[in-house]
Amino acid sequence: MVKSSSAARRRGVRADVPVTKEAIVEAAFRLIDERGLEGFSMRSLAAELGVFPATLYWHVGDRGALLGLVEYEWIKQVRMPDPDTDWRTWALEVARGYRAHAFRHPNIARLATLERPQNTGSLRLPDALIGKLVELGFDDDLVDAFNALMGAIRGFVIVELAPRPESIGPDEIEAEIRGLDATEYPNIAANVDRLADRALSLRWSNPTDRPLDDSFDFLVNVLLDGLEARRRA
Amino acid sequence: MVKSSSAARRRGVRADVPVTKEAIVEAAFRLIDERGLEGFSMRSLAAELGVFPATLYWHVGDRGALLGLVEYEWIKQVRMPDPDTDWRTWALEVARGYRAHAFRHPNIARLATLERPQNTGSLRLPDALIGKLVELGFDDDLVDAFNALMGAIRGFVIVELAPRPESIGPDEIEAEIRGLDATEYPNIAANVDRLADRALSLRWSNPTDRPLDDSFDFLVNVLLDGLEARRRA
DNA sequence: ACCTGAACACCGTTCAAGT
DNA sequence: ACCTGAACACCGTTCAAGT
Repeated sequence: MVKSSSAARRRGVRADVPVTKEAIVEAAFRLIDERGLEGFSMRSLAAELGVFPATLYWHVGDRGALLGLVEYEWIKQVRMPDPDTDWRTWALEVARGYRAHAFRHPNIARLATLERPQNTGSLRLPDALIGKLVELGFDDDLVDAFNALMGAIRGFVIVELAPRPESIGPDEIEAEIRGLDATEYPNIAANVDRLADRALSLRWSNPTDRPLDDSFDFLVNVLLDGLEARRRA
Repeated sequence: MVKSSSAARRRGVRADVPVTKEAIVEAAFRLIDERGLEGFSMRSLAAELGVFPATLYWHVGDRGALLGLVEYEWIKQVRMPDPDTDWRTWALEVARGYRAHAFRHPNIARLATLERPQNTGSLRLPDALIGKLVELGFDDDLVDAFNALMGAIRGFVIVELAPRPESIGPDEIEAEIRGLDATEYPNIAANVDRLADRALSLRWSNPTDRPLDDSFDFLVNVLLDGLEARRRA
């Protein structure tokens, strides 16, 4: 609130650095990326840009619209593999590429999966995948094949990226998991060494610190096997 | 703010209906279920119970802790199938049961998948599933099989339940999807009748109004086939 | 066209004070 | 032990008014 701060301009005077829609989206992207969606607010973003909150509303609309734009920015950055490679490696690369990009910006990826995209510009990946599935011979069950693949891949990634609860420390979670009652949870207890901090629901580290690469590849390969088998039949 | 309201009690006077931890969790569950997480606040919950906000903090801790309890309540309600049925039908029933319960309380299910559970009491399903996978013969790749199944099922459901953006109406989305540029999205355009309002990313209805039952069954069956095949090999 | 400044109606959380 | 009442530090959003 100091008069000399860049946020204190006179009425109607324009910002030294022009506040464009693009600049706002970029700054919002960076803020959410660094601090998470909880650490993001319209007011903090405005302060960051040296501008009053109302200015944001003029440029991008309300909070929901802005989050939609951030989401869109993220989806556009997902890399598509060479379309001329064979189906199997293409599909595996798409899946891995999607997940890799989610790990680059976990907070934004979570946001983007949770609400449906508000714009149809993010349909490059779906379109390409549908094309490949049609080539493979799917027709009546095209929707199911597409949904299974898309839902499993996007879903796995978002479940994998679910953050730890803030209220409890990792050590406490570890202690709880390692000390689980063997009569109540016999199978977990019997395989604790294999599962600890690796199996979903039994992790205590940050998801980005302990990526489940092998499990993801396992899932995708099982799905691709299954889809091919169903076409041969 | 009327004096005669049940919310206006004198200092230190107890509520006519005692405010227990259980009552708070139950009321929170109902509020989120009906109005969604966005329509829920500590203050509105307190008002609903005829009590001051600070009372909630005394009984259940902060907002995060309360959401954890609501989550836990939901997970406990997931029905487990008869453990003595054969592996294949057991697994299918678990998956369907999980999803069915998510559809009963979509707002809570979304909440429960987004953050990791804060309590280890919700491990009945994981434990049972691990037991079945061990029976099937998984050992070194037990984690991967478990994660693939769990991640795909929970993930599919949460992606399926992603709500429409509030800012845009269903009609507008439908129009946009049906009018997609055929040169930019040739494969979607060519199969629009099969995909419209059924394929992920191409829906405009509410998720609960257009459940993707077939796609979910397709996914689960492909996964179960794949797991069994990997064990025979 | 673009931005300010203030206002409105909310939040979550804490804490001394009451019974 | 349980709850009030008020306070603190925030929110998102709107809108008349300025340049």
